[in-house]
Amino acid sequence: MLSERQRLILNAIIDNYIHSAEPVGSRTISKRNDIGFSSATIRNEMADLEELGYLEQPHTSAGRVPSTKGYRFYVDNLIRPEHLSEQELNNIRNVFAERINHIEQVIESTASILSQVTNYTAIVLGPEIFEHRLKAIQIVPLNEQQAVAIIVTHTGRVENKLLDLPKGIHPGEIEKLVNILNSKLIDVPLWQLRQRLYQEIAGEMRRHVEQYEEMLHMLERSLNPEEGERVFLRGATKIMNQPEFRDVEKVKDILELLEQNDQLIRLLDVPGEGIQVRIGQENDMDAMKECSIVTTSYYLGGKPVGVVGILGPTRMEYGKVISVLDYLARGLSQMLTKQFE
Amino acid sequence: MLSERQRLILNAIIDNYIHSAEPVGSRTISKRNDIGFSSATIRNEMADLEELGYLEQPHTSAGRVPSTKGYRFYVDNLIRPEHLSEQELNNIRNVFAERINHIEQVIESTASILSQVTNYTAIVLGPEIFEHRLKAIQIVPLNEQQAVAIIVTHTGRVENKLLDLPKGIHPGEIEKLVNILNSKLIDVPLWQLRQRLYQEIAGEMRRHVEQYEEMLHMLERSLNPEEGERVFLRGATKIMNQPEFRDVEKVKDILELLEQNDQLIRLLDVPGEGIQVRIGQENDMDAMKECSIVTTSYYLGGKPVGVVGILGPTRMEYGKVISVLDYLARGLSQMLTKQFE
DNA sequence: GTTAGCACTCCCGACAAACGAGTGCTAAAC
DNA sequence: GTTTAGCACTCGTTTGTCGGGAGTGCTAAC
Repeated sequence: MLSERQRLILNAIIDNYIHSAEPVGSRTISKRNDIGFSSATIRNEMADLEELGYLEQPHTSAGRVPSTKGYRFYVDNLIRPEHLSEQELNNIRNVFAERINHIEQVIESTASILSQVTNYTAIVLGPEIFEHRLKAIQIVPLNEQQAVAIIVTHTGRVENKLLDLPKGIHPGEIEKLVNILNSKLIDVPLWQLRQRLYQEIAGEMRRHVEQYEEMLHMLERSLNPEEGERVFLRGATKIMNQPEFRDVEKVKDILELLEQNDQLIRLLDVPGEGIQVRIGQENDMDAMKECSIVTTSYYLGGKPVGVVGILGPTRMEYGKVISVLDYLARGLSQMLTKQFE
Repeated sequence: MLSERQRLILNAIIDNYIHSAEPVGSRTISKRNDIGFSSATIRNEMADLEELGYLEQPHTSAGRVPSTKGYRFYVDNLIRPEHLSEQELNNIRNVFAERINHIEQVIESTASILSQVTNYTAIVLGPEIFEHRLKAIQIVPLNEQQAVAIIVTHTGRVENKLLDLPKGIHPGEIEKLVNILNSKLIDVPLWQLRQRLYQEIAGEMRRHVEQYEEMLHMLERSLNPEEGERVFLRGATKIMNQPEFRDVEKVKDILELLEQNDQLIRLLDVPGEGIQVRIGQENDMDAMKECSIVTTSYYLGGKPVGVVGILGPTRMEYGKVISVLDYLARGLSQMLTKQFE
């Protein structure tokens, strides 16, 4: 257990390091006006904190740098959320006030504003649609062989897929099929669609639709749970502003990872409620060993539907990031829920 | 006008520099077995070529490096297209052989394969849709205030937009409207839609639809020419493999530019038919002064609908890139045309 | 016209010295 | 017992010097 003074000093060191990016020496700390001890005292405490694993020394005659354990303690026990400037609050609120044509636009703006306000990289996982309910389904033939299947959800999201039509199918048959689907499947959550297809639609189809086997098969393909969630990445290059990433090799590893959608999704796939912080080596990806990731979920009608996250160096302004993320996720949840519930 | 020998030497120097990334000395050239002159002779020719502006010298006792003018001459007069390996041809062909659900998927794969085969950054401007013809239009009400308008083109592309419904509109009215639209606008190219709306639809609507003014206004908004073309970027980080971009500052400028869609579009906005090459300082953007961009258009039924491009260092393997790009753009055009004409 | 030879330029890496930020320890002060 | 002043020591960084080497331009001979 750390003494009050140790906490104070640890806090001072990390604060300092976060803003300077340089190892912090005892003198620097003793000169701070919230600290009333000489550098020698600080030195002793620092040696203790190092022994306990909260600090590290790059080399003998250098100052101290927080370890992962040190940051962890800082995040869990020392920081208090920073309050945002009126300017920043306004910028964020504006995102939700804008007129929207697509949900995606809001999510995209969210990512942009996050990156802009924090000066770190923002990653947003677009709203999960499994829970969305079917509002309408349409099949539009393009020619003899192909058609587009279109699904509209109650949130106004539109998914579409190209289909191969069974040979020699009559347009009237497609119309019949669409009618059956619309009468049976409205308000069904997307994840149930395939199941319902067999339970309820198959029988109906056999009775009324020609070539029902081929049509069924075609439908099955098109109702696949939507592959690939949408991921929005903004400000990926912000990491290069950080002095510890002046090295192309390091930056390359990170940016290469950010280029891959599946890796981004993995990055945001964090269990737990509320704000989650993963610091440095707590990440299992090698490229992320010197980065921290702060995430939280956003909700639609009480259910988590997506994740917003900030990626930055371990030496991140945690207080600020947590405040921004929290405020924004709440706003987003509220907006979505108001709009679509 | 360059002598035959000067061309030979210039070609040798650029070839060498492209592969070594180091200033090329006279000895290196004289040792090549397609060159039968001593290093002293080469030195004389090099001095001449420098005076003519085709070469540059980083400092007195260094070898020579091609200037923008040098590369330009090389691209225009010296290279012959490189033929691709069977492996590479196969990789490219596979993209077009895959089953497709959306055009976008093909475009995306195109970008991926381009970047993969060339080891440079690939940028693809997704197919322009103004020329696409309307296949169907739908309006799906979500609740009392909102609806989604959906437009399907003859190429199977689906666009959608959220609409605010006029207050107290009756669902039947919307249906009437959709019927009018579908009967009048099928097979009209997208860019004509707004114009037709006023010429033909407005009158019809006034006769049959209540609250026609509000509805007209709403429609007008939704038929806006689709803002924001789709841009696909792949392998942006490849630039960091180049020895001349070991410097974070340089890379940052480039990657920041690549993060902005409008800049990407500007980058590919090159007049002219066939393969176009812009070398180093020929680019008007500062961040691109040390890069080259090779572009070409792809076609649907004889009309250019999009652009594919490769971005790399000025020291780029032009021969190879041009071959790949040409082969791929032809394949893409052929595939699109076969599929949708 | 071509080439061997040579003096010259300039970058680069190695090595040494000076510097300074910061430490750990000791002993005195509180 | 805790705090602090003082001091020797460590080690990375900066600066300067020096030799080696790659490459050039020029001259004179072939």
